[in-house]
Amino acid sequence: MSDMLIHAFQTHPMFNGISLTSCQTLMNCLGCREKSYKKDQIIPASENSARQIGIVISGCVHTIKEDIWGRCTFLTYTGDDGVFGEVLIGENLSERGIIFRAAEPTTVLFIPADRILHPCRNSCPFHHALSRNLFDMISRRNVALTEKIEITSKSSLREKILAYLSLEAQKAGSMKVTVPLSRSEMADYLCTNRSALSRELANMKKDGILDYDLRTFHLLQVPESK
Amino acid sequence: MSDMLIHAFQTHPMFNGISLTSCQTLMNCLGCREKSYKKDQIIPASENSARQIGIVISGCVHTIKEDIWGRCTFLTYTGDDGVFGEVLIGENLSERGIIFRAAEPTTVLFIPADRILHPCRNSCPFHHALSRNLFDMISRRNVALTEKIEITSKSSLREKILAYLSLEAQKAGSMKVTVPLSRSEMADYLCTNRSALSRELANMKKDGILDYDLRTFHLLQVPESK
DNA sequence: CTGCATGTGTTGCATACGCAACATAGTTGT
DNA sequence: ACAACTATGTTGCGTATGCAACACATGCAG
Repeated sequence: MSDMLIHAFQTHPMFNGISLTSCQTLMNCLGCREKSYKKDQIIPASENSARQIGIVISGCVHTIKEDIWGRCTFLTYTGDDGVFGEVLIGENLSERGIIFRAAEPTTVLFIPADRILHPCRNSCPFHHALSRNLFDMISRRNVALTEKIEITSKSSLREKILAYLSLEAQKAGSMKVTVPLSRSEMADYLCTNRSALSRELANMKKDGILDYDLRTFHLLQVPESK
Repeated sequence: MSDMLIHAFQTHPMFNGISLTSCQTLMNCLGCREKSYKKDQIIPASENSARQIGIVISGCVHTIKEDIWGRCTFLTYTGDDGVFGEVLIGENLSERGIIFRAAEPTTVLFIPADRILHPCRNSCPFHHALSRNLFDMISRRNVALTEKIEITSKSSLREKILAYLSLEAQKAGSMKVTVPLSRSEMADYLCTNRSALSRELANMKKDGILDYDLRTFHLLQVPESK
């Protein structure tokens, strides 16, 4: 077993609570396969026609959506310690135009989906941990998606900014937060553009709603209701 | 056991593949509780401090988000045959300002989350079905949320409309689709307003991109790239 | 029939915001 | 020290679109 794989076992959230000593057994029991891809190579949605969950051991996988006219849009990226394909398990939807592509040289560990959800007849102790971890990851993504929708569905840019900063402040438990995004990334996240974001932030500072410097924001007062 | 509950067992996706004869055993084994709420009553996120999954037996539950200034926004609704609270399983986030409220007289069946994920020591046969069903429901919601983000993050209204109709067409497997939303609902979904939507649809018809009558749309040609 | 409610289409106006272009500061490499 | 690059802020312009107001059709109740 490669060093990279061992490292993944120790750090990847999918293997949370599973001891390193079980990992060889686990690999065999689940029928995992490790596979490497070159940059820009397409990762087939389901190799061997069995549904797989892909665990990114190293590198980065982009999830891309192709519409009925063949036009592609970038959906998300999955760095190492990430998982892809997990929500598609219950769906007969490899035909829905979802494409996975290695954004850089990437190694993936595939686990057959049904082996995670079905307990095996040896009832290996890690089965339960695996399915629990899978639930956790999907749930977390679910929360993240809901947050993003909550934010971007505000009608004005100012409301979007406030929703975003309010959420970050709630997470931080403080009215003063340092956000993990650069201005351009924040603009992308809020579905606006960088200059408009800068402009509106300046307006809000002028209006006394908040103060900021680079990535650090300080929420000052309740904004008047929309 | 109430008639309503029996009906839920027979129709709710959470009990897919579980025979009606198991349901009394299931209720006991899982420690389910049935509870009713009046209109506008708040449903505590976790009764008894144990995390619960709420299954809407009848009525409707609204999920509401409260920001740090106490301003509330409507997130989603969960009608009967729905589930709420499931995204919170992996998170210690009852403190994140998510509120559940009965939108009308509502009956809810609570199932402790850990009893679904952990196999019980009797290893009742339905445990596996339950966790599989829960997984499916969460995944489906995840896909729905991703779709919504994919659509609403387009920069122009025309692109949003095309993304939405493209997705519906993909689902229907046809360039001709009848959408399940009224104009106002569609406008809400696309994060725009009804008149702007009507206007842009008229423009697109004029440009020969599509044809439509009320809820039926016909995609005619590849729109030029943005 | 009349009146009211609902769903949809149309249009004029004002403006928030996308976009492009430029300015400034910090960082890195040579 | 200089160039090159990146991150952020600023500003002017044009327009897409939010909003409000009105028109029209359908259906339902009395």
